[in-house]
Amino acid sequence: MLELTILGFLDGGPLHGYELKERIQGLSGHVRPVSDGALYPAITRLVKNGLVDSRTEPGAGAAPRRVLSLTPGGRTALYDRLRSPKEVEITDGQRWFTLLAFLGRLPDPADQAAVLRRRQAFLSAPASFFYEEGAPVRAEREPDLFRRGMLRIARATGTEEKAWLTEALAELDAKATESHRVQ
Amino acid sequence: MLELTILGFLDGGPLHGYELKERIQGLSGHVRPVSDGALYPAITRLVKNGLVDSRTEPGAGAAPRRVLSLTPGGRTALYDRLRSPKEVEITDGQRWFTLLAFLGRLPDPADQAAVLRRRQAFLSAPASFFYEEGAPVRAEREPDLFRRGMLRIARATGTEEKAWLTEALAELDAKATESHRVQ
DNA sequence: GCTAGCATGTAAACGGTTACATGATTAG
DNA sequence: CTAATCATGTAACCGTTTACATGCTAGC
Repeated sequence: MLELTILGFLDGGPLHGYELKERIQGLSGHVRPVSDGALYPAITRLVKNGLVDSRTEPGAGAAPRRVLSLTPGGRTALYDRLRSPKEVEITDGQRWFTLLAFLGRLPDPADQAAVLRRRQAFLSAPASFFYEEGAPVRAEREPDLFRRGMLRIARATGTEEKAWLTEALAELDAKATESHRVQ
Repeated sequence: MLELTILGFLDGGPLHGYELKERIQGLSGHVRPVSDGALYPAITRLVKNGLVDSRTEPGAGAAPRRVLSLTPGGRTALYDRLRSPKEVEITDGQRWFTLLAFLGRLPDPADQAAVLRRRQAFLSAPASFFYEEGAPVRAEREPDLFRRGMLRIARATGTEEKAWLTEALAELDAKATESHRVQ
């Protein structure tokens, strides 16, 4: 996921490591802090695999910077990952949001819509925390105050996301139809 | 977090590994699957550290079971972890929900309320994904369809959770006052 | 003189994923 | 006979966290 985040931000233009760190912190730092010990090795990996290009430039009143940019291969890898997320990237809230943050980079609205539909399918399946005899526990029947809270919050989130997905898909389908007409 | 989950479920009574796996799957398996390669080593660690007791019993038409139960030290460790969560367990949605699922095990409502208040403080700080010039980006100003969705969903979740926290804290405070009066 | 911000990295330890491995019972 | 369910484990690999390490500039 960190690698996807790096590729996603670099698709917007070259950045050096420190800038990247600030962007990532802006995206998810208040929830889960970014550590240098994860970021710099991830960058090194991407450079080694040819997905990212690194040039050294004098730093702005500090150590020299590594200016990073996406290679063509890096862009392909980013788009491939966005088009074909693993199942856990659809279901896990944290990873799904990472995907969502960069889904706008995909050039084809039909690809974007396909990913949203996978999420929609996941959300429409009746799921919950806590099962009794195979069926999801209803919030009203849950005796524990805190678990009742979990169910209530999850329900509100699910409702809002489903509503948004419907609207977003309508928008994307209109866009896809339009570009199809032009061709 | 897996270890907390194990301790939390075992506080409800003895279970064997396979039962534990089903419980954990019920709690979060639809979002993030549980793997044997994580579960069994975690159990072994807890047994080795004296937090969990293990007895072998003949299996129900299968391999022999390891029936697991909390030791007094395990119960103390569970309560300590629930009373004093790390900051990331307050801020990270996934970990926070794990905490919330077992917060009801704490005997003292005042302790429970203190944890909820930490979450409340975190949620009341103005936070968002995407910052521009240090300030959170408003959903209306975000040009990206998908990021607008993220902001919208996050806002709905935050609103619901804040409302629930207020109600839950009122309930807990009433309970705490009551028990104080009895003494 | 000190702190904050800029800028990058390494190394050990930890925990999780994935794959492999085994083997019994029960229902179709 | 075959698949599903019950039941437990190991080993290689991978990425993250945490801690350590360095060094410059600007502002108080």
